[in-house]
Amino acid sequence: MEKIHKDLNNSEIVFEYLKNKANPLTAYELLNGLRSKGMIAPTTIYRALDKLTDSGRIHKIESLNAWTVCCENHNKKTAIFEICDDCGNVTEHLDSSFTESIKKLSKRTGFLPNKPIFEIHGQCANCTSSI
Amino acid sequence: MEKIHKDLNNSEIVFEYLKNKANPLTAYELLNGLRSKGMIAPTTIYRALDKLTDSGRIHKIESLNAWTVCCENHNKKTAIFEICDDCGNVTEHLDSSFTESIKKLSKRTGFLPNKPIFEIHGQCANCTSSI
DNA sequence: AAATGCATGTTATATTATAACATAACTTAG
DNA sequence: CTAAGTTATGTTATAATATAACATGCATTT
Repeated sequence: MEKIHKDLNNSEIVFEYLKNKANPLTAYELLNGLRSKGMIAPTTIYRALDKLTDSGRIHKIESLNAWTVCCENHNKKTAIFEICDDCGNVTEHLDSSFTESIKKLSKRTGFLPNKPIFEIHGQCANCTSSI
Repeated sequence: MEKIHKDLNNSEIVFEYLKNKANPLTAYELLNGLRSKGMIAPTTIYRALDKLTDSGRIHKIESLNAWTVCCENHNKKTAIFEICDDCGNVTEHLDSSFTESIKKLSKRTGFLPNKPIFEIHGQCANCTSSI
């Protein structure tokens, strides 16, 4: 097996690549972008994505099947994503009022929340103003 | 082409099938369950799902790639799904406090919300009590 | 050096979803 | 009624997303 010299492990390679992109990327977009770094199989990408997700450094946007770097200041707040269906822009927001809403619902239903997925599709300020 | 007699169109067939299931089903689970009704291609299922989604009669649970019937009393409230990762149970809730949170965030960011996707993974009351 | 654990490589395949084009059925204007 | 337009359906193929299964490499520790 050929050993390819790497300064970074696969997770860091994926993270760095993702960090420099404005918008979330799919696993296969990452794969295409990272072939030159020796990443040639989906498995490699998905393993890196799993680790980064587990360590809270990236998020998967479920409704896009795409990944994006986390703003990394969560401090127990819930992450909400605003996804512009016109330009593709995705922004992460931390807002404790959602956290409160989850708590209230949880109290009412007896459900123990673990991982909220909050993704709002619509139009960003840029795209609404340019109508 | 063989004409199979149907009392219902494809959308209604899918809707009825889904309605009688406790939990969301994937498109291919629907396909397997509905072969006897003459639905033999993914396309058929996906077209029915699209129509039902468009008319607001079902929801897609993005984080499960599965579909479920809508409780149908939205009245401008946001639908939130609580998804038990232990038993697979999924419940829909309408809660205006989430709607308010969306409005507040929207005012702050200038984003025009259209379709919120709120899915909370965790443990249902049944599963937490049986630890 | 053997044993362990974890990261990576490799090949294959499973799962989810759509494209593209053909035919059928329904609707309605003339 | 019937032709034209529209919507629904059928059919085949393929694209896009994700995982399984097993082999190898490499660092750590004993």
